[in-house]
Amino acid sequence: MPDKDYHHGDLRAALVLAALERLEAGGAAALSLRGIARDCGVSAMAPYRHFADKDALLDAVAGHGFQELARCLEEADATAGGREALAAQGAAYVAFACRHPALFRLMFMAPRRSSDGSAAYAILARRAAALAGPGQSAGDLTLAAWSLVHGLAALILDRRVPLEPGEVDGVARRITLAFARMTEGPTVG
Amino acid sequence: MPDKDYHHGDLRAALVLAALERLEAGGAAALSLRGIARDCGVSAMAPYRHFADKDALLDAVAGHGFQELARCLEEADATAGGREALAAQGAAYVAFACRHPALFRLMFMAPRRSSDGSAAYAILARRAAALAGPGQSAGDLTLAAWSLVHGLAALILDRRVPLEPGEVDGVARRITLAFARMTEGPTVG
DNA sequence: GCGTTTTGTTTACAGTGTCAACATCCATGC
DNA sequence: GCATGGATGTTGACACTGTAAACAAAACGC
Repeated sequence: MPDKDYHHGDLRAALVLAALERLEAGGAAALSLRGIARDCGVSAMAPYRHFADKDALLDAVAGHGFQELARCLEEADATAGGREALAAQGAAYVAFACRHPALFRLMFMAPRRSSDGSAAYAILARRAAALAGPGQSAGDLTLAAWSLVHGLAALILDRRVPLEPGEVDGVARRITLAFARMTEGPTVG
Repeated sequence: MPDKDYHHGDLRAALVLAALERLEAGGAAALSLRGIARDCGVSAMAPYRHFADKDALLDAVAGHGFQELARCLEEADATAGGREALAAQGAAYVAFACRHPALFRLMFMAPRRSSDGSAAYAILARRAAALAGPGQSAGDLTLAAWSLVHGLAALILDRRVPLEPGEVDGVARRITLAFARMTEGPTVG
C-alpha cells in the first residue's frame, strides 16, 4: 500500500460523507467547503477536482439523502398493503425528515439544480395511484398524497405545529390513513 | 426637514424593504447584509443599530411575508363559503408561494428562530375546523389541510412536480376541494 | 446651553468560495 | 527501467461575507 498521504483513496465519497456528518452535527450553517475539506485532511481546493463547485457537492449529498429516503419508503411499504401501506409510507416520510432535519431541508428547500428524487416519488406514486377510485385522477391523488406528507414534514421541522416527538408518528399515520380513506368516499363530478 | 444625510429617517423599515427587493430580484443568495445596507445608502454596520444580527433582519422580512400571506388568505376566503372557501385559500396559498418563491422559502424553509405565522394559520384553521364532520378531529383536519397546501407549494417551488405556470391554480384548487370533500365521506372508527 | 442617548461611521479580523499557478503521484508508452 | 502525460492535491491570492471595537455626529431632555 502506497503512502496515501498525497493521494486520498476515494476523496469524492469521503467528501460527501464528511458533509453528511457535518450536516447532522451542526446543520446547514456548518456546511463549509473548507471545513469539509479539512475534515478529510485535504486542502481547500481539493474538492474542486471532484465537484464543479460547492453546490455540486451539495447536490451529491442531497442525492445520497434521496437514496436513503427511497430505501425508507420501500421498507415501510413492505410492512403492509393497500391503504395501510400508504399510511406507513407517510409515517416513514415524516420520520425520515425528523431524523435528518438538515439533510431533508437540503434535499428540498433550496433552489437546487438537479438532485433527482424521482425514485422516492415513484414508490409513493405506485401506492397512491393504485388507490384511485373511479372518476379520480391518479395523478392528482399521487400529488396530493406527496404534498400531504411533505407539507406535514416541513411544518413539523419548522416547529410550525407544536408536536411532541412522541406524537409525530401517530399523527402522521392517522392523517395519511384518513387521506387514503378519501378514495372510498364520494368522488368528484 | 434636517439634513437626512447622517440620520436616515426610518432605516429599520428601509432595510426590510431593501431586503425584500433583493429577495425578489436575486433570490436568497443576493441577501447580504452589506448589500442591503449599501442599497439603503448606509454603512455595513448601521443595520446593527436596528437588528441584533443578520438573522434578526431576516426574521423581520419573514414576518412581513407572513402578514402579506395572511392578507391573501383572508381575501381568498371572502370570495366563497364552506368548502369552496377552503379551496380558494389553498389556491391563494400556492399562488403566494409562486409569486414570491424566495420569500416563501425564507419564511418557512430555514431554521428560523421566531417569525410568527400564527395569523395566517388561524385563517386557514377557522375554515378547516368548521368542516370537521362527526368523529373527525378538527385539529387533525386543520393540520392536514395546511400540510396539503404547504407541501404542494413547496414541491412546485422546487420543481418537483412538472407543472406549467398556467396549470398551478387549477391543480391547487382541484386538490384542495377534493380534500375538503373528504369531510363528507365515511369517517374514522 | 449642555450632557445623554440614539444613530451612523471607520477600521479590523476571521472565515468563505473560488481562480491561477505549481507540485506530486500513478499509469502508461517505449 | 525510465521518461511522459494526465489525474489529483497544494499554495497563494482575491473579493466577499458577518460582525466586534472604537469613534463621531445628530437629536433629545433638562
